[in-house]
Amino acid sequence: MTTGARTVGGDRMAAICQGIRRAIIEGALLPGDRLPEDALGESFGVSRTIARHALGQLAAEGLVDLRRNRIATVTAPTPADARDIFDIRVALERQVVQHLAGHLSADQVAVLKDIVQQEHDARHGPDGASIRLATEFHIRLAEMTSKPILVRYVTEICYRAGLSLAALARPHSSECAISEHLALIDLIARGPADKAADMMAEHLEAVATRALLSGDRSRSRDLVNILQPYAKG
Amino acid sequence: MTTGARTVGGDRMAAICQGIRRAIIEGALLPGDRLPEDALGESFGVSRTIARHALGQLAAEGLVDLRRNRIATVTAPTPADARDIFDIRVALERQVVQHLAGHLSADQVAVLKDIVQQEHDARHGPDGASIRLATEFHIRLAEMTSKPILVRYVTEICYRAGLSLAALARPHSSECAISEHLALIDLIARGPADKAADMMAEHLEAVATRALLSGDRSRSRDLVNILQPYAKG
DNA sequence: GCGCTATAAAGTGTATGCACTTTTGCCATG
DNA sequence: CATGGCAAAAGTGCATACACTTTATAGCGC
Repeated sequence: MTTGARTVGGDRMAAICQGIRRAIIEGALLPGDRLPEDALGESFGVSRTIARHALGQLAAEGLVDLRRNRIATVTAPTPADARDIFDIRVALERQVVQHLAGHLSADQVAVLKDIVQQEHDARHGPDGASIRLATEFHIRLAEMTSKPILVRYVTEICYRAGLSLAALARPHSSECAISEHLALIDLIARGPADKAADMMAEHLEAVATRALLSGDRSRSRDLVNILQPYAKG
Repeated sequence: MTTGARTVGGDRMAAICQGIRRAIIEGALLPGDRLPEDALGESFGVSRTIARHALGQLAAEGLVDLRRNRIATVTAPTPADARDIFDIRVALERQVVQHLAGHLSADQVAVLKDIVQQEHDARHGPDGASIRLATEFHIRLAEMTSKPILVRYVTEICYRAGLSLAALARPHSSECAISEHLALIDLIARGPADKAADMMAEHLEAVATRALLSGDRSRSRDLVNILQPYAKG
């Protein structure tokens, strides 16, 4: 009983997973950060057994790196990984939009617009909140298909994309996403399915490009490149 | 040291997962079959801890159903699940083909043709072997992209598709797949990427349709229907 | 003979303990 | 002062133990 994360009746392991997932996409946990089982268990008020199991799940989702006899770490996606993740994400979210186009209820539109409103309110706040809300927008959209398997894959790939952004993107790159989300809602609600799917693809490409194109913070991990300018003297 | 599954240096948990995955796509394990932790651990020569962890992984992959305080069971996909799984599979394997078209080496073509040859040899053997080999064909193809994240998702969705087939398909529905695989190799090696991707989509659609359209073995779990012919006397 | 309940058996949820591995930090040595 | 190696500390890998939950069984009343 160290922290307030007591979800007593519920599943403690799921709580750990969700906590870490959230910390990751908000950028509170960065690639390479260590996740020792003891520390994890202690901060969530459970034994190492549960923490270990949770790490296994997160590793299966690609958010955590697990190597034998080594401390678990937050996965460090390469730019190539990020590219592949966004390609897959485009393919999956095209399907979401295809299934949804023309079938959004007024309630659903309201739910989506509410999230965008939150994004708007948070646009000058901490960087992590923006990424989290943008992610939530896409996940809620997927949930509206009522296709649990599709939801599962979209959710997973969204978290991986969020990690890639937190890891590789330059800060404040998510500004225009808000208006794009609004336009998406409109086109999904009214427009033809193919047009809407195309717009989703363009939106995701734009996010990936804005964030990953030139910012490329990953070089800062590469000692050779970092020190190259200094090696001449 | 009860069985021969000793993979000593390696990861015992991965061995359990792989064993169960294979048993599932070969149809040795059917949807609803129970997987108690003790029995599992005993048959693989490990403690319940490891077996439990393995079940967690398989649940994350959607092959196993895990409910609190209940014995784990092999997932029973509904026809709707199967439909969604194949939709996702089409989207992912299109990407595989897109990336691969025109870039297959002679060695890679040989590897693929060898698998098809094995499929040919096994076409009158046990039903499970055919599904396993067909699955292997698609997974190897994905591996040739050298995109680990794409490989991971394709592999997972292929296993889920295999489970759906074993669960829902009528027997001996995989005959034509062999010639289609050969044609696929050819078109991926030489043809334009879009054409090849379309062919992959058609191939997968055909597999799904042949297997799932009318066979619908799920009714056979329905006692009323099973016993109807016998209820008249 | 049939259904209901009490009780035992089987199974899961979780913590803890111990062996083994990796990491860390310190000290001796060149 | 830098460097190599060794010992303690930290951490993982795994099995076992025990409490609690579900499921199966057998006995009892009707």
